[in-house]
Amino acid sequence: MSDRPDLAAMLYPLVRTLIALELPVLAEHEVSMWGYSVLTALDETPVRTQAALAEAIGADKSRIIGTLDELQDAGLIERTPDPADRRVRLLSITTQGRRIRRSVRRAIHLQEDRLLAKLTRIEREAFLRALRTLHEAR
Amino acid sequence: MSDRPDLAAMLYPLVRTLIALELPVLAEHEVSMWGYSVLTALDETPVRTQAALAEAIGADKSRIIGTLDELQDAGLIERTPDPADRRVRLLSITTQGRRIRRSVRRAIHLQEDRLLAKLTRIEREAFLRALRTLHEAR
DNA sequence: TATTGTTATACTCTATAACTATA
DNA sequence: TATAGTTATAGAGTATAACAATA
Repeated sequence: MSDRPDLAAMLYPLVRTLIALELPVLAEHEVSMWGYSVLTALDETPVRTQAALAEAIGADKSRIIGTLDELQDAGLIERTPDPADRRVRLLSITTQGRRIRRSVRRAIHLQEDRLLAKLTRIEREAFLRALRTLHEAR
Repeated sequence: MSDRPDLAAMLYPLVRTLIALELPVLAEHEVSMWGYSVLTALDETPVRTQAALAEAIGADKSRIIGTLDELQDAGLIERTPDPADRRVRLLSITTQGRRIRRSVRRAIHLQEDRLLAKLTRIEREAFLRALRTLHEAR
């Protein structure tokens, strides 16, 4: 693994660029970054406690409460007490939540594709494959 | 560019993992993240005003002042008024600063290599090449 | 007593705007 | 007046701990 710049030194600015591209998209849809993260997690695996959800998206359980309030007020998720254990709130994404999530996703991918266009098709596929491997291996 | 997870959703946790790996290394060498960033920038292109340096590492000029104070106190950089324009501070890395920077760099690369080991040699080279392209294209 | 969700508090980062010293 | 560096202030984001309801 010959001489190379630090990984983080290349990745960090890249992430900042991506976030800068995505914030306007999120603002248009009136969803926060954490809100989008929650919608994505719920769309992929529906029922969960809030603590498990927080864990899944790398946040503290206390940190996502405001986000959940907003999403619920906007009708994008449902949060109902579990009859079996009334301490627990069962979480699920609504039809509209799913619609919003997919719309944001499409728009974000369009932005990302502008960046990925710097690579050839072959390079791009190799990059994304490696990235997935690293992401899943964590 | 077929169906795939969001780029940021994969990159962001990866960066967090990297930072978590690197913080102990930095702490051992008694250098902050910004401090290391400054040393790296100065080691690669020596003379600069503080504002230009801040710009180069993606920080605000007011934000790096504490960092520069620390580095100077530790003897890792020099900060001397420019005789030609006494508003300006000429910045340079010291021999010891260069030594520390390289030592940190080696240790960080060792940590990073543990992550990159999840990839085959071919994948790793393709990944790093693509990453460089994206980093430089920004 | 332990756990889920919630609220409150303190702490760190960051951005902005004043301030000084030079030009 | 404008610029380089500095300091001060306020705001956002985050982590931690305390709290109420339920088990």
